[in-house]
Amino acid sequence: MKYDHNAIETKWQQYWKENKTFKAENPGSAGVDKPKYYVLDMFPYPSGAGLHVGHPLGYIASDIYARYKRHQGFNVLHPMGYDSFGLPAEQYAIQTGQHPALTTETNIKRYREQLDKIGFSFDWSREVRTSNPDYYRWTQWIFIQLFNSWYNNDTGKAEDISILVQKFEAGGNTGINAVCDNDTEPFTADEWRNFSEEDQQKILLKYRLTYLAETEVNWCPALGTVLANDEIVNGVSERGGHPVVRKKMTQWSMRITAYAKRLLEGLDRIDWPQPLKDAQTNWIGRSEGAEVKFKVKGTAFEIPVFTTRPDTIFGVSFMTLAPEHELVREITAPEQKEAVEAYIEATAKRSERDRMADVKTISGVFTGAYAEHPFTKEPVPVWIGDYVLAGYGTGAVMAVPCGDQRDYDFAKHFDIPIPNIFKDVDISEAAYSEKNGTVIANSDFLNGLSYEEATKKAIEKLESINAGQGRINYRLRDAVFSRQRYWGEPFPVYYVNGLPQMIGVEHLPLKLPEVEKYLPTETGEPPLGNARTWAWDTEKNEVVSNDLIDHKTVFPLELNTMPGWAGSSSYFNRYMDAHNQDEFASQEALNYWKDVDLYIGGSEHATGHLLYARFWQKFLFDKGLLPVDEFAKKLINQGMILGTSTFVYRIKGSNTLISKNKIQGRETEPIHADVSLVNASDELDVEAFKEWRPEFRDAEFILEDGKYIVGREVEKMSKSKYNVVNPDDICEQYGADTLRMYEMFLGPLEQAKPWNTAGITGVHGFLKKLWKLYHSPLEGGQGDVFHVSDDPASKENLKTLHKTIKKVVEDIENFSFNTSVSSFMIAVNELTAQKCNSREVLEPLAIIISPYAPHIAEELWERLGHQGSVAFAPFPEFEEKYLVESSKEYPVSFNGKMRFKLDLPLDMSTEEMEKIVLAHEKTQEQLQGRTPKKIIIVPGKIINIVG
RNA sequence: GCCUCGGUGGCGGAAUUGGUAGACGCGCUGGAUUCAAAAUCCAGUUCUUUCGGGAGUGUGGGUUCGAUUCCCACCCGAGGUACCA
Repeated sequence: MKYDHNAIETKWQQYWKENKTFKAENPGSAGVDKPKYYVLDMFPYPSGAGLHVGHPLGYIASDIYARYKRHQGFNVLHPMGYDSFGLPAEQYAIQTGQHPALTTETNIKRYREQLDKIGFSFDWSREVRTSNPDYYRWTQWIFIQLFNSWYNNDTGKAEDISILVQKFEAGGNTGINAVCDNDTEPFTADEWRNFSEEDQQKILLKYRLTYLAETEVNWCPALGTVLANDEIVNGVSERGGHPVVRKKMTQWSMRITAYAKRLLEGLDRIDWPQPLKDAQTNWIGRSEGAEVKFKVKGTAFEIPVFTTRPDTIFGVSFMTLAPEHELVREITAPEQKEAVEAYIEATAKRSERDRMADVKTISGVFTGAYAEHPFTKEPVPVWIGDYVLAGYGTGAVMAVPCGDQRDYDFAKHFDIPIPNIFKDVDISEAAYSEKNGTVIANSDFLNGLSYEEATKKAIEKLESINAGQGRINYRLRDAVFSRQRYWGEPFPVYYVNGLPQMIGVEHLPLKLPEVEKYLPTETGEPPLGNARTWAWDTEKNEVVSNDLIDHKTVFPLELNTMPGWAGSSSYFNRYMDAHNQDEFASQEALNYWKDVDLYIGGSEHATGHLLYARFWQKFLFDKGLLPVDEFAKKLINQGMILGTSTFVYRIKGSNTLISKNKIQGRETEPIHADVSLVNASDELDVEAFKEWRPEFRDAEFILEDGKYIVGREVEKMSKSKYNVVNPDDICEQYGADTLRMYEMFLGPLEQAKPWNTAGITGVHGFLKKLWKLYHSPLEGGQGDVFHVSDDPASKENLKTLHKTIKKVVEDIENFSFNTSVSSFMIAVNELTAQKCNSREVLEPLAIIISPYAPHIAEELWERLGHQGSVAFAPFPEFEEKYLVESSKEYPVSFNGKMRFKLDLPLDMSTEEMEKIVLAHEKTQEQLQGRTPKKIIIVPGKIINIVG
């Protein structure tokens, strides 16, 4: 038979399913004596639009790697699941009333069908769905673990909250080096014991790793929800364009800041892309410097500031506070009160948009108050200005105009003196912020010192007079963990007197309640406020009707749900033991699989999922629940596949469409045309186009050479641009093996590259040629018959095979899949030319190609007479001996330019080579009588003649 | 502005530690087969040329016998981030 991709692919997909070929075994089962290898993809959100050809790119790459590792004898864990909580399903529910669970179920089904057609070697028996109660039970469980933990800076890890209570009982909180809220007051052991239960709980909340706090959030009244910064574009909501205001709300937060240092330090131990590590490093934003306390003259107040340049402390000529700073109202002089209040009000009114657009305007107001310089005791005027952010550092800066451009601009604008404390530096035009080579001057005890020396000495002095200390500051903020949404994990939390209580872990999962409306309630409560059965009975330990709430044994449940990243922060661990009903995962399974060896996914998750997941991993590691504190050893970001959009051009003000090369200066409007209406030579199928866009049925077409030529542009693949290509169609027409190889063939995995269906015929043709290597044509020309000989392979055959093995192994290990597809093509071209049909070559060839094109490889493997799947056949070993050559065709260069080639034995001496080369007629021709100055001969590489 | 990645034919892209630039594929041109088409096969395809050759990897310098590769300066594109003290 001819290469019938549809029949072959259906057959083997069915075979893999029935035989559970890719089921990974856990410890205790047969086959677990093999070394483990864990290959993971970032699991998808199942959107209603289904997959386009860009989505599976990373999955194909990881699948090739997973299959390769199986051939190498590893027990490979390669699971897949769905990040199935999320906004689109909820949005759809609001519009249609359809329960998000139903929409999600439908979408997942569609995803699964599409994924199955591509022939992935996923172990579907371990599938997880974040919206499934069996799964989110463990998300809730981790939340409870966080609630019951605090971070001990002395031991450098999270510990159980009961240890903290013991410490409070023994000696209050003053001797404890814990990560806690900034406003935590000191207390003694006696005081602790005398606090009411309620007060004790309030204090503990200041230490717990997940805690309730008043947070300033981006509140969107129209959507009834809080938005993340990236959901706001130009000051309005990305979706719908509704106004957004700053609002204080009580929200759950995650104390990720406790892990700032370790999240930074851990980056050195993992093989992740540098840009991704840089993004996390910047996000965490560590700065080293000092906290300096400035006394406010005539008051008892102190203003702490954070500075990275304590060496420039003698250059301070004013201070600036954020307008929102809590001391502003306290210290403002009566005569400045009006101006200050007006400024605060103006700042609060200014939208983020204004502030972003208007970075050049310098504004601020003098408070009338003076602080005291810690060393000189000179008065330092205190200003407020909106270039200082309340949320960073202490919300106040010591302004050193000679060393910081913003301070400089501010000082110039308001005529504040700019003392120069740098030796031999001109600051008449701009501030001087260079650290290297700087010598401090006009600075008392710091005179003559370098940046490093002065910084060290300034901190020492500040500490000695109790006016400050060295400090490390992070930009990273604690993560808000509450969302005013329906389609997310419910918090396992109920409230007694307004204080949160955890539901016992044995009663999990706390299932999402049914609601009639998915919108916020009329009183502005989150959607769960619509649920009528959403109260916790502490005696029956179950969810009961709200009517039964008596605040004695039945209490209201939390109305917020968890954010999108909750379910994805530890899913990779759950895969290790996905159906465990008693534990998150057994210690045995966790110790066997340990961590992800290869993780493939998009770079857009750099500071979201990938940072939070590392945080949870470290936390669970601290608690002794996981064996390693970094979950993924190696990570690769696959590049986006872009769409190639096609355009037709309408002459302005007419209904005439003009072919691209006839435009010539005419004013036209480009209109997107569907990519499927255009062939590989950019010719439009005019009739099909008219059919597709009836408004152009009567349009006139100006053709060139009888054809309409479209314009092309590379854009993101999207429905609205009519450039979406569906993998199902490709699988139907060319087959999954062709799709897999073509996606890899497009270019390097990490790079963005445009999709162009036209090019796929090359890869499809290659698979047909591969098939023909194993078959002979039938007499009469119809079809072909399997034909492989047992004759020994020729030297040439073996050379082709082994050079291909060598290249493909190198390529897979370097994740350079595009170049191995080329190597396969070269191999098949060569073997075809050699008329090779020897089993000795064709059998190993089927194995090395099987990670890329598994269906055809299985079929050929079976035809070669094997029982069972090719998936576990040992990968052929490369043998150097087949590649040894006795001569080399040397390129002969003149001054570095290759002019001709010369075949010489590899064992020839350089002297002899030189003689032959110089005697060569072409050499004489090139030299034209000149005498060469120098002859460079690199044996086995090149000959270069200089002169 | 800062950080990161990239710039090679008409197109996607190859090129070990510096050593034959343009592999492989698409497209294009010509040919074979065919009544014709599809499919398949063969040859050619960086530019330029007086057909000897000459030029050529974003631009300009540098190191080197030799640079797509290393160094310096700059230009352009993509992504991230931003009054961060």
